[in-house]
Amino acid sequence: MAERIHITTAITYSNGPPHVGHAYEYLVTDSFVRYQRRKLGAENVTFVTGTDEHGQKNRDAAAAAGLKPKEFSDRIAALFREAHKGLNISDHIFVRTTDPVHEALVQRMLQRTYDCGDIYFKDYAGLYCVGCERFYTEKELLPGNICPTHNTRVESIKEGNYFLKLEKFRDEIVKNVRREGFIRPERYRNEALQMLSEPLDDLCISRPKARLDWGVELPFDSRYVTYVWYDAFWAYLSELPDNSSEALSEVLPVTEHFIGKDILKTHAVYWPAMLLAVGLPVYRHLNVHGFLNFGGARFSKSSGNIKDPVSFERAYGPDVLRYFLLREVTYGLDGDFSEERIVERYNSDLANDLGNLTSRVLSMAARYFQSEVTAQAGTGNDPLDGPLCEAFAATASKAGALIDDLAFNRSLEVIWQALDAANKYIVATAPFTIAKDPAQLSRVAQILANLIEGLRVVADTLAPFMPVTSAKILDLLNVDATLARAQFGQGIKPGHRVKPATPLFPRIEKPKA
RNA sequence: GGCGGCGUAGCUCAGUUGGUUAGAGCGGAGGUCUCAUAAUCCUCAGGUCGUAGGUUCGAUUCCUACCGCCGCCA
Repeated sequence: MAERIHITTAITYSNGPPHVGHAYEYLVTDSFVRYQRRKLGAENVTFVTGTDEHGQKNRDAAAAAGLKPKEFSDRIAALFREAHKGLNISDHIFVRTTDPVHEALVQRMLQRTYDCGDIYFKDYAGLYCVGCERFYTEKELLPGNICPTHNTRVESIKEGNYFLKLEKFRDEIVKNVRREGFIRPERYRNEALQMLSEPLDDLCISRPKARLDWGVELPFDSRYVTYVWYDAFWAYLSELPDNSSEALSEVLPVTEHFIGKDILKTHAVYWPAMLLAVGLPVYRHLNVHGFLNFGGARFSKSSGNIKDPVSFERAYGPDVLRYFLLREVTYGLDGDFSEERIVERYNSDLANDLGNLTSRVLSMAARYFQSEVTAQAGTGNDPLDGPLCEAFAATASKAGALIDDLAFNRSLEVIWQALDAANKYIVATAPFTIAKDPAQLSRVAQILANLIEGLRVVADTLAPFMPVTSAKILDLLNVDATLARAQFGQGIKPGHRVKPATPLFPRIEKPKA
């Protein structure tokens, strides 16, 4: 049976348009998805992303916009769909928590948990912050019962609510968190374990409709809707082609969640508890990324440094933002984002290394051989040929293993080492010099065959990171999808014709405003 | 306040299960080639590896304290 994998981004709880921070998560995850599709076959990979549309904040944002909640979330969802398209996010299931299929699964799981006796009712009196949608204890608040996050006065509320038992699942949750590689990178595992070293308060999973009616109704008490978090987690699974419990039992052990570090606790503690409560297995990996800063400062609306990520695609061309974020940011750590750095990366890596290498190789092929490949790659006996061919031959597997380990930046580094080797090889073999001697043309042919075949392998390996660029280079090489995937030396054969060079990444002279 | 992480060349970061001259990329300086997008290629950074102690034959790498930044929790 073929190995399969299920991959998700966090679903977005957003009352505004997507920004670069969202884009980072989408682009990282999508590159991982694209890699897995190539490795396992597209039919063995499912990819879910979407929007989290219930809850008080969404309802309030809708009210502020003068819209009904559903109309408002339709608009937000459309914005995100548009952003996915603009960012070239590959095929995915776009979940909305207001979709009937999703709501049905949430209700099924609530009912099952209730039937198992893991949800109970109790009266609760406490201080509630509307913005946070949660209760606070007095010592958590600032003097005067002010919410530390929103700087507003919390409300004193007394109401009955439903709770999910958590302590019952503690041992099982801890066992999971301890599991090697469950949380990646490892730094976040320690944080999660620390969270688990303290008593777990049972999770309140309901909101009375009297206070908030924008949510999924509890199947066992129509006076309540479920809390947004309980609702949202199931979005990872609800719109899969088959969301039966049997199917979910198969999917969860191969499920990879990609999230930001801010929602570590909910995913490391609550979500596993929810799954265990309904007798489902815990998912396989929690992949946690850091935040993007802007010139050293946090992205924030007030500082006005929020950028529309799609505008970068338009300004710099496809794949550039994606390349930059994956190459420059170490997965799991915070990264710094600035246009100055993008331009630096663009010029040095994309224009000078990748783009220029493609140009010079194709130009020589055109000039000396009318773009025909006339030798078999990998068969040269010059001492310079061996190392180059070995470098190209090893690139794909090395780069791939690093993607499996979420080391996207190092994976790209490996690919660029191959480009580097190619540029050095050209200088060392100097085909442009020996081409002046007709007697040495066959050697020139050999050199170019090696380079063209190497370029093919690099372009193919680059596909998850730079899908558009990869396709462009493969097109210049006149290679179809099947030929593109061949191992080094098995691809382009003598007699093959490539196309004339066109600049892939024209240099940018000045940073754009 | 508790716990954890980080602090390495101008910038972004690797790295060291303790051991000869601490690495890469970018930026900057000089040089080279001419196939190429004034690109490539070669050479050049003398950085107290946050500070102060300790362990050790020997610490950037282990321990302690402290300083700074950050995260989580309270």
